[in-house]
Amino acid sequence: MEEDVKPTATLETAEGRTSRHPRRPDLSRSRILEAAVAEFSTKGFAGARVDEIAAKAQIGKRMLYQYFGNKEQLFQAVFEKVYTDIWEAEANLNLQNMPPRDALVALVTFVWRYYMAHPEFTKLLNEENMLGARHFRSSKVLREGSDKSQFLTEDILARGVADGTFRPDIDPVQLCLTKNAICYYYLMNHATSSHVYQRKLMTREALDARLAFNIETILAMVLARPVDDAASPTALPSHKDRSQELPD
Amino acid sequence: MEEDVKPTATLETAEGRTSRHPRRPDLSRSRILEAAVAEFSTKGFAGARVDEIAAKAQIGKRMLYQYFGNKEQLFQAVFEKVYTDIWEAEANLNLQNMPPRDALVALVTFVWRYYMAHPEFTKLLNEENMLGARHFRSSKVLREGSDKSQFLTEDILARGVADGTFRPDIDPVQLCLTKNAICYYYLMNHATSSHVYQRKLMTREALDARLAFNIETILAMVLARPVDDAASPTALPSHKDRSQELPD
DNA sequence: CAGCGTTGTAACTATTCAGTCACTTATATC
DNA sequence: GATATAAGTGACTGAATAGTTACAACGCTG
Repeated sequence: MEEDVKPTATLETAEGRTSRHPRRPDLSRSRILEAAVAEFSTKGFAGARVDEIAAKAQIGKRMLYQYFGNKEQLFQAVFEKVYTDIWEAEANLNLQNMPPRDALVALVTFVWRYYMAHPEFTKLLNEENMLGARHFRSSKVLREGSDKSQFLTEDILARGVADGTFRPDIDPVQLCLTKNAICYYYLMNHATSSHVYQRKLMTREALDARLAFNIETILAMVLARPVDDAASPTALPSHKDRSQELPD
Repeated sequence: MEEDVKPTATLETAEGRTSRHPRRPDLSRSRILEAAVAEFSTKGFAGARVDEIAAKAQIGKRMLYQYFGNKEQLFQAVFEKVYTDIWEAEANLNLQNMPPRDALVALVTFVWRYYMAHPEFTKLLNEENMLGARHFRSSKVLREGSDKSQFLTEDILARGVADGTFRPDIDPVQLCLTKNAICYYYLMNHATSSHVYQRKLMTREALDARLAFNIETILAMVLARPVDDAASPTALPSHKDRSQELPD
């Protein structure tokens, strides 16, 4: 990336014809994408600047439009990339061979570490939701490919129920959402939370403690317990109809 | 807010000199704030348009700048408002007189319902974190006033431990974060989640089911259990140093 | 009612930004 | 090597948009 590629080349060509424009279509494309991931994830869709992306990618804006059409489609490509990336990583986990409890712990640990290592994923997921998931909806790749974690979780739960480790009445989707939630919220909102709770939340120790707490939380929810009606839904307080409908 | 305040008043005054400008500084100010909450929460800081806010507030842009200085300070005022609002609501809960378990359930229920009824709060909290909490930091009101939920939770936990209902080793801050997380994530990210899990997440039934699940999750974590080492941290798989430091 | 600070309006400015154009250069194929 | 096509560039454009200015009207205080 740092060879002396002269911008418009041959201006000062001492020798005859300089190889002014080393054509690297694929490289250019991936550089644009990489720059766009950084820009969109730090500044959001509206805050992101196309010129910034082009500059970071060290290409002309023109090529960006050639490859991706416009800002909207570029965002879609970016979102597709980060989502398929995490799906791929997830697919390589191989939890089928582990005992259900270990598998569940490994899954939570994976999500935690992935979100930590890839803040751009959570930021972009967030942004996409602010935009009403319109890119998700219009993306063939995302609509057809699908998150395996629901099925991974289903499988783990089923095995755990079969061998008596887990409660039989856990909804895998709810569990997935909770698992993601407790990792995501902490990492996304640590800036305000660290002020509110007046505690450093991003030190090594704090991060380790959070992972441990998250694992405990998930396990506490699914582990079979001696007849304990403690958490039965019937114990809910009146939740009357204050809920308002939001479009789904 | 909804009395018949004529926007620019007496426009249709049949008689000579119209009383063009009914002065209502306080009303104007609150109308601007209200409009700004809506605009910032739906479009984010970068996506929000000052002219839109002025239009929604039925006011000239001039007054907006007079009252709030600039877009940045307006956002700060907005964020201060929604945050102090939820603190106030929280303070009125009166959980001190309830048995610890009921109090905890009531607290989770409150957060869930508040987030449901005030999507602008979660959206703005989110935006503020994307902006690195810079408005939080520079806000005297927010730095001095503080979230009671940590102390509420501390009190509830202490009482529960005392009467044997709860485990003695729960960190109230972690519990608060988890409580907020499981409510927040579901409501913020339902747009993509409903596609990923191919399930309607915002129907009355789904919302009720989620609240029930969230209550169960929190209770499962804190309720005292017969000697069960199930969730002990020692059971963690090696979590080696793959974690990378992020600034706090 | 005179004077004055505050509340308001409308038009304006300077900038920023997504997207385009005219044109050049490299590379693949014949 | 000729030719076509793809890769690339810098300057440009038109539309938004944050923030300002000149000016008018209100209504309070003396």
